[in-house]
Amino acid sequence: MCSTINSALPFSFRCEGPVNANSLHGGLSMSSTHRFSAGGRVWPNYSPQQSEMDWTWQELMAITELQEFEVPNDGPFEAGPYHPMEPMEHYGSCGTNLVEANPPTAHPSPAAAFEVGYADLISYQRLNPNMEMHYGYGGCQVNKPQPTATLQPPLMSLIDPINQGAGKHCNGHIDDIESDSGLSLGSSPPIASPANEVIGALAYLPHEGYTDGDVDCTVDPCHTRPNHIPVNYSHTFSSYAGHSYFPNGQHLHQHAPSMKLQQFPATLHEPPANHASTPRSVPFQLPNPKTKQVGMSGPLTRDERRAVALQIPFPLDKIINLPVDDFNELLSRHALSDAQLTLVRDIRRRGKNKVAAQNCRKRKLENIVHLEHELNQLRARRDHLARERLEFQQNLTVLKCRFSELYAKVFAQLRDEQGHPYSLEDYSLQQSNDGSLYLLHRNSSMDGD
DNA sequence: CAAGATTGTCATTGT
DNA sequence: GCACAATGACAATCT
Repeated sequence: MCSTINSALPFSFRCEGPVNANSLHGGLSMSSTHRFSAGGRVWPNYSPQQSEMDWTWQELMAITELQEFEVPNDGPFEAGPYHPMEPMEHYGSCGTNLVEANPPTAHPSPAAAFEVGYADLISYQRLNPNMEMHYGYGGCQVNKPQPTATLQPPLMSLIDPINQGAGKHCNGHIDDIESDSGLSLGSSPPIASPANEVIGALAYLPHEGYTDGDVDCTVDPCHTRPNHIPVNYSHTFSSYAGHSYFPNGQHLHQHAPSMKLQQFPATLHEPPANHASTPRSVPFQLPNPKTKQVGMSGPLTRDERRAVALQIPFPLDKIINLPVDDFNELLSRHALSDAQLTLVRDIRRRGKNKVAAQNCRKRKLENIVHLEHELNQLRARRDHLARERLEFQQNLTVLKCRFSELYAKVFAQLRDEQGHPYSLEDYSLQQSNDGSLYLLHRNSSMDGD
C-alpha cells in the first residue's frame, strides 16, 4: 500500500509501505512506517547533508516549528531597531501571523540551522526569483573631497632689511634669531615637499652667494617650474644687496622684463612708491598669509627672518629639500658659523616636519572619508539583509501554512484495519530514529521505544 | 570677544 | 647612531 499525495507544493508526500496499524509503539494499537519524501527541497542549507529528495518527518515538522530567527546585528555601527520597509502580507488562508510575535530564541532549534547557512541564501532565490541579491549600494556614495590643491607660494623674496622693522612681524629686530621658542609671527607658505612642486628659491645673499656650482641645480627640482603661473609681484618683490628678485628667487629681468621695479615700502603703513595698482590712499598691508595665492609672497616666516639675519647663503628650499648628502655637501662648501649651522639644521628639521604634519593631517582626513564610505556600505548591507530576512519569514509562513494543509491530507490517507480514518484530534504523526513514521496516540508517549 | 579651524612646531617613536 | 617619516600635543593665528 502506497499512497502519494501531490499538490501544488514544491514537494509531495509519498507513503512508503502499508500502514501497519498493529505495529504498536508506546502501547498504541497502531503505527505507521511511512517514509515521506519531498519532490524538491524547500529550504536550502537546512539539511545540507541530506538527499535532495528525502525529507524526514522531523525535518518537515521542524519547519513548522520555525519561528523568527535572528539576523546578527552586532556590526560596528549602531544597532538600531530595524523598521521593515515593506508592509506585511498575508499568505494562504491559515490566518497565521506572518511575523511571529515571540522574539527569536537562542535554543538549538532548526532555526539555528538556518542561521548557520543564512549566508547561503542565494539558493533561497528559488523561492524568491525577484529577490535582489546584490549588496551594492548606490545611494550612499560619499563624494570624496578633492584634495585641495596645495598652494605653493614661492618662498619669500629677499626683503630689504629696512622692512624688517615694520609692523607686527617686524619689531625693529630679527626676533628669536636662535630661539625655537619664539612666537610664530606668520604662517609660512607650505614648504615644497618631494611630492609638491618646488617653487622658487630663497636666497639671503647676493646671487653669487650660491651658484650652480654649489649644487647640481640642473637636476635640482627647486629650479624647475614647469607650471609657472604668472602672478602679480607688483608689491611683493624686494631687493637684497642690490639685486632684485621675484619672490620665487628669480631675477626680475629674467622673467618679467616689462615689469617695473618698485620700491618696497619702508614701513607697513607706507604705501609703496609708484605702486601702479595700489592707490596711495590705501595703506599698504601685508598680504594675509592664509590667503596667499600661488606665486604670491607674504610676510617672512620666522625661519626666513632668521636666515636673513644670519645671512644664510642658500635658499630655504634647498636647506629643506636637498638630499642629505647634497645638503651636507652644500654646508661643506660654505664656512658657516655655529649659529648658522644650528639655524640651518633647525630650518631643515622644521621644514621637513611641517611637510610631514601636512601629509599626516591630509591622511587623517582621507581616512575619515574612507571610513565614512565603509560605514555607508555596511549600513546598506544591513538594510539588505533585513529585507532578506523579512522575505524569508514571509515564505516560511507560507510553507508552514501549506504544510499544515498537507499534514491533514496525509493524515486523511491513513486508515486503520477496519478502513476507518484516524482522527487528528486523537493521533499525531511521529518519527522514530530510523525514519519510520508512526501514528502516536496523543494520550500516550513513546517512552516505551 | 568666544569658539572652532588652521597651521606650525616640538617631542616622541618607529623604520 | 643618524636621518627621516609619522603622529600626538600644544600654541599661535585666523575665521
